[in-house]
This record gives sequence, C-alpha cells and structure tokens, in this order.
Amino acid sequence: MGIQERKGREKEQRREGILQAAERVFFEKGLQAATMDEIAEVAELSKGTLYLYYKSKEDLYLAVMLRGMSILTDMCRQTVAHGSSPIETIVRLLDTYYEFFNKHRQYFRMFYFFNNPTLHTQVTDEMRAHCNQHNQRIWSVVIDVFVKGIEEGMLRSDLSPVELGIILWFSIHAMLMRIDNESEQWKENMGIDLVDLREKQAALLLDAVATPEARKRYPHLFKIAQPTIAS
Amino acid sequence: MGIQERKGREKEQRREGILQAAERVFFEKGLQAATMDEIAEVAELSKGTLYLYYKSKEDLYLAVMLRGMSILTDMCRQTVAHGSSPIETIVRLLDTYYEFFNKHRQYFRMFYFFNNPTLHTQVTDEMRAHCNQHNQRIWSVVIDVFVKGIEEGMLRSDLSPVELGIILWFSIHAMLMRIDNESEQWKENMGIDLVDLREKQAALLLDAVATPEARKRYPHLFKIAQPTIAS
DNA sequence: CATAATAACTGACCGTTAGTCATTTATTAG
DNA sequence: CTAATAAATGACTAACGGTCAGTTATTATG
Repeated sequence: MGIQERKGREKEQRREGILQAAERVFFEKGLQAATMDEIAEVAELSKGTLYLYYKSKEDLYLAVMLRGMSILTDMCRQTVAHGSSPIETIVRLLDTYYEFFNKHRQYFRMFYFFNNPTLHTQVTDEMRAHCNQHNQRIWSVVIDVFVKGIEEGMLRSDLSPVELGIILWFSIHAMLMRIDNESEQWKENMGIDLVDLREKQAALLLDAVATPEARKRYPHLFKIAQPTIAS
Repeated sequence: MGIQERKGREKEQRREGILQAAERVFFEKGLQAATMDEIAEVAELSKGTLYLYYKSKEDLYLAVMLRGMSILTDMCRQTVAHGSSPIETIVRLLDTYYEFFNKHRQYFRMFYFFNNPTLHTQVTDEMRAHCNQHNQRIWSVVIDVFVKGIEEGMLRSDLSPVELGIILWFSIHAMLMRIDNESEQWKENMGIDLVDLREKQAALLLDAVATPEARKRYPHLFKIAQPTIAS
C-alpha cells in the first residue's frame, strides 16, 4: 500500500508550504514583528497546525534560515568547483560571500540570529543540531581550499588551514554586517564608504595570508601595494 | 530657592536608581527575558514610573549599554594616555578591548543589540542620537592613534587612518563575539581554541598594517613570522 | 495653618501574541 | 457502514509592554 508514502509526501508538502509562508512573512517583518497568526493566514492554515510541524516560532525561523545556508553552501561549492588555483578560489570565495550578501540579503540577515544567544530561548536541540550540521558543511567547503593553498605553498603555514579560514571569513562577515547596518552612519560621520572598504579589507587580508610565491605567481590578484616593498 | 536644583538632583537619583535596577535585571536575563515588571520591583517603584524616566524598555536597555560604552572609552583613553608609540598603543588597544570583553562581558553582550536592527522598533531618536555620539567618541580615541601611526611612518599609508582603524576594530570585535558565543563548538567540532586564535589574528593584522620601519623599530611587538621572509 | 496648584507616582487595565488543547473534521481500515 | 486513526482547528491562557485616570506627596499662596 502506497498510502504511507503518499501521506509522507503530503506531510512534506505541508512542511514546505508552511516554510514558504514563513519565509514571506519573516522576510517582510523580521523575527520579532512577524506573528504566527500572520504566517498561518498566509499558509492558509490555522495557527495550531503550524505547531504540528514546527515546535516554535524560532524553530520555524531557523528552518527558513537553513535554506539560506544551503544556498550559500551551493554558491561556495560552485565557486570552488570552477576555481583553478586555491589562491584564486579564496579570492573568489570572498566575492561569493559578497554576492550572496547582495542577492540574498534577507537570508544573510537571518544569520544575525546567532549573534544573540540571549534570544535563543525556544530553539529545540534538534534544530540546533541541524544548524550545526549545515554550518560544518559550509566550513568544510571553505577549509578544503585553505588546505590545498597551504599544500601548494601559496598560503602561510604558521597557521592551520582552519585558523586561516576563520580569520578571513569572520572578518569578511563582520564587514558585510556593518555594511548592512551602518553604511549611512559611516558615510555621514566619517565620509567612509564601507563597500569600498570591503574590497580593500579583502585585499589586505589576502596579502596577509599569502606567501611571496603566491604574489609572484598570481600578481593580478594582489591589488594592494605590499608595505614591505615601500621603504 | 534651591528647590529646583534639589528636585533636579532627586530626579537624577531616580533615573540612576532605575538604571541600576535595570542593569541587574538585564545582566541576569538579557533584553528579551527581562521584564519591566521585574525591573520595577527591583527598583522599588511601579512600572508606570519607569516610563516617566525612560520611554521604552529598549531605551532603558540602551541607557545601560551606554554605561558600558563609557567604560570602554575610558579604558581606551587610559591605554592611549599611557602608551609610548602609536604602534605599541595599537597593540595595547587590541588587548584593551579583550580586557574589556573579559571584565565586562555583560556590557560587551549589550553591544550585540546593534547587530540586529530589526529589533530596534522602540528606540527613540533621542536615544539613537546618544548612542551615535558615544560611538563617535570612542572611535575618535582609536583613530587618533592611527593618524599618528601613519604620520610617523609606522603604518601603511595607502589606507586612511579611519580605514585602518575600522578594519582592525571590526575584525577584533567579530572574533570576541565568536569567542563569546561559539567557543565550545569550535573546540568540539574543529579542535580550535578561539582565544588562542584571537592573539594570532591580532598579530597577523598588526603585521598587515605596519610598515617595515615599524617592524625594525619595535621587533618585540611582531610575534608572527613575516611570510615575506620565508621564501 | 489652610488651601490651591503642581509634580510625582501608582497599578489596574488594554492590546497583542506565542503557545496549548479539547473538539471537530477528514481519512483509512475492517 | 462503522470504528479507529490522523489531521486540523480556533477559542483560550498566560505573559508582557505600554497607558492613563486617579491617588499621594510636595510646594506655593493668602
């Protein structure tokens, strides 16, 4: 009897429908201002039903966010697949994150959720585990490139691949967050364009982690003057 | 008649009392879980009275946060005042932020508030202006040092002092945030100690912004091997 | 001192919303 | 056709931020 399977599919469709409704509302209003009642209305279901599929508003929010992480992961995988050398791939990965930031701003903003664990009161352990899993997935993509970069002598080897990846990724992410939130202030108060600065930051960081061999081999990737040459 | 002045003082004391009560509760519970009723109880006032002094829960939260910013600003001023050279002062400033992070973790966490503007629904323009003001204050302290560093030829001059300051400060802040929130995960999943990594990051960044002159003059401040020498 | 005027404070109340659960409706099995 | 099971509902609860009519305390006035 295929009834079991059909039921399973239908349940999956419900979950998916709820997810889409939630995405629309969360994108428009954000976590705080979105209400379960509105999501239920958009999903054309009663609120009670939402709770049959997701344990809490926050779980539902994270379920949407996981889609964003999947998109980012796919984009990074693409970049890695099409990249030629590790050093070039790293440059492209930084741009990929920026591209994701621009194309999927709403998803990017959902990542902020993790910045404030005080708010994580209603996240189930199960969902937390899911997030962890997705997170590891994307990091493994990124770190692989750094491993190869070190192997080929293109990246400094006094730091581990993971360490290098963390330093670059954290820094870029931080800048994107500020671009999202504080661009206007920096422009007005200091005359600084954070979007321009992001590029400079990327160049500076690349320069800081690359070896002289890398600079020799891929001079076009190094846009910033080496201060060591200056004097 | 000094009645006006006395009244003014008393009002100020009320504000201060409310602030202290709010601090206790916010530190213990965080923005979300803290309730105005509990703050009122701790302050030994009715909830209505709180709203005579602060326009919203979020305004009150930010008022507490501003104390944290003042502490950080003072610590940075101290560091700058006692520092000898700009390059050394920069190293010390990075440590100062880390010291603040350790000694005043609860204040540091309040800074997260700005990471998620979706939540800023109840902040008054007045309070926002206050925050802006305090923010500029601390940045001016930091940036001054970078100005001097460039003037003395100790910092690369292809980026402006503000740009250099932003890149370093953002990166360090991002790392501290992760240390606060994700230390365990990184330890478990990847065997990475983010506290150790913070030092390496600081060293790497310092190295990226300093000139060869600086390295020559203050060799003890540069703990990371220059990859340029490697080959 | 008595009384009016003003300022400070109170807490019951309101609107909103996340989450629950007894009940109803739809589906499947016998 | 009926019982059993699964799915969906929406009225209800509890909690909380914010309000405001009314009370209390303080100051000014005659």
